[in-house]
Amino acid sequence: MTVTIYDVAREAGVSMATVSRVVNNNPNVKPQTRKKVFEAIERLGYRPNAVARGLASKKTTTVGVVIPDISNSIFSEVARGIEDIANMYHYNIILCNADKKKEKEIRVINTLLEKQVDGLLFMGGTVTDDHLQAFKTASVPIVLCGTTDDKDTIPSVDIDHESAAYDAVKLLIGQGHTKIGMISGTLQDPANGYARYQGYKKALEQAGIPVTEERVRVGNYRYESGYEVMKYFLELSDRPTAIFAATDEMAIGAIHAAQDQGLKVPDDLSVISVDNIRMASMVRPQLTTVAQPMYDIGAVSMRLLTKLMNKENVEMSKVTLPHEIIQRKSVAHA
Amino acid sequence: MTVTIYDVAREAGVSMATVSRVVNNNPNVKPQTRKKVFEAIERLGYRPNAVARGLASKKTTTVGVVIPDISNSIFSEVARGIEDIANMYHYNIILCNADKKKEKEIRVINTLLEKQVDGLLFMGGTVTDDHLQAFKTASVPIVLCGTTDDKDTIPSVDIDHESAAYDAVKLLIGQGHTKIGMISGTLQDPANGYARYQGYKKALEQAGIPVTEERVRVGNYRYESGYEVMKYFLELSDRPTAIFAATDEMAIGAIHAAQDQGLKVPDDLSVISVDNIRMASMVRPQLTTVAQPMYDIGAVSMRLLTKLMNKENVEMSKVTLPHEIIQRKSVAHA
DNA sequence: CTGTTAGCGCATTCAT
DNA sequence: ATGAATGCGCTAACAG
Repeated sequence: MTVTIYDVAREAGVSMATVSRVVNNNPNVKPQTRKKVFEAIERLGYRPNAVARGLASKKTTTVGVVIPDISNSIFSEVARGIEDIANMYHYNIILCNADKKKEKEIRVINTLLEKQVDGLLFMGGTVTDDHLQAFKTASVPIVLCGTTDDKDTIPSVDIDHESAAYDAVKLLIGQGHTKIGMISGTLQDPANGYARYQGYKKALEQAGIPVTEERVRVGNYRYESGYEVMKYFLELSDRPTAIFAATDEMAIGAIHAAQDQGLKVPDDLSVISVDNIRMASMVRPQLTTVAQPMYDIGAVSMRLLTKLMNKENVEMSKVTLPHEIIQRKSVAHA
Repeated sequence: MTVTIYDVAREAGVSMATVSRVVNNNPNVKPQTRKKVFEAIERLGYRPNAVARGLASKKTTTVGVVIPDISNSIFSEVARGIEDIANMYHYNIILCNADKKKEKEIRVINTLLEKQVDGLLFMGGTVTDDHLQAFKTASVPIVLCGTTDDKDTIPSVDIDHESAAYDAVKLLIGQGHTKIGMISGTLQDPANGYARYQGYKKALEQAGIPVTEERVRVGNYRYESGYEVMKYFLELSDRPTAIFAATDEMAIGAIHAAQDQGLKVPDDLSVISVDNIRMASMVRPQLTTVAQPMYDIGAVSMRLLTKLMNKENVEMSKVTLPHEIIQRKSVAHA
């Protein structure tokens, strides 16, 4: 039925070892023999069985990546970076969606490990002790992608979320705003949530502006929640003149909520956020935001993983990529 | 180093066959023995090796999916549907990006087959003879997802693109528009390109409206090209009062081009398209569009694939999912 | 219900 | 430069 290395060997009149050699590009094969083998392969339509090869060599040339939400444009941008580099180093990707559920994250980590991936890329939210526990049982390298663990025990690549948020709010303050509302992510999320809130807080405190409870509201990162939270802000007696949103999506939601109430952005309300998803430049007014190098986060983390898998020793196992303010049209003077 | 089924067998005082049975949930094991084995597994931290299992059983419980562009929101929506159902049937996904390059598509199909996937989902643009050729060498089922081959020889799930386009243009005509421009995709692309153009043409012809060359322009599906093409339309002496765009992204680009020239949408210009990506309801005015059930396309095709892999016989191997007009705010009377 | 025995298709020593 | 032999970790008859 299926044609194996044995069949090829017989067809070419050589041993299976020789066939294995030519398939694996081993130089110790006479060119003529190599030719014979290739012809036999062609004739028989032989296709190497990567599973058998994986069992024998203990390498699968595939890496697992766990992704919190494949339909979120941030992650799919990052995934592109991962894919490109993986492809460059001839790795394939087993992509597992984890629905942002911790339990499912742990589960897929384990099935990925069962599949004998050569390495693991983890793009999750929080890295808990349970995660660390699961990682510890792995005999292959792991790198965190767009997140970090508190203790910095696992290699990772990410931006400095607090600093990014700080820069965003700082820009608002520089424009004379003092009544600055924040649409935050959940504070349980260390990266996009808590860290970005910390950056907001730090910028205000440093400018001597009090951080008040009524000016901070938690959303769920999505457009709709940005819209809802903005409606709340609009009803405040002393409403903010500027908004810092933890994500672009929420910022866009906020802009539309304001516009739907007849406000002009940025004239009546300034809005800034963090991410720079593609949509940020596809809305009117175009969104001013702090760009996160999503493609690079994916690419760099995959590159780091290839080094680790290759047992090269890496100097920096925790890399922080730079962010950058993209000034567009959603921020104006107070 | 690695603990195998053998070690567990020894530790539990049973044979490896028994261990295999409990791991595979074979009912023919005395509860007590089962318990002993589980304890041994726990104690040793045994983790089954899916590669070895794959070699022995000739099943890998993974399916390959080739995707033209992972960063395109349409495909990532579809991927979500695929993932959900795959997960439900305990399959993992090897996701391969093909950069919309035919050559690379063929290449990844082959490596996926080498990896012994149990089935293949192909989300590509055109299905050429070379594709068919590659598919033919596969001994596992394949289904096309969001595309079709001309000869209907491969199982597929998709919408009727021509009909969707027809309905969109029909709506414009129903609103009294006669000067209707089209921002098309490349006519080489049978689904999103040619078929949608055919629908446009058919609707116009049926209404007795001539199809003119200057009212049809080709874009590349993206926002920017919609923007550019719209600028062209705006400069026409007898400019269209309505636009049918082959994709939402191009439609949004068109809307912004019009707005940037001071036109009001939909008062001065109506715009409709096909897709219904998330962004369609996140722009102002919200986009009227023909919804393509992206999640379902993914889910149904994966479900179909599971049936095929399971050798159930399926009645309809070519399924056409319904589309639906979503009336929002970008279309008005002529 | 449990154990024995063969492979699955290939990489990899070790000889030659 | 090539071949013979061994085993990777597991499933799947088959036997008992």
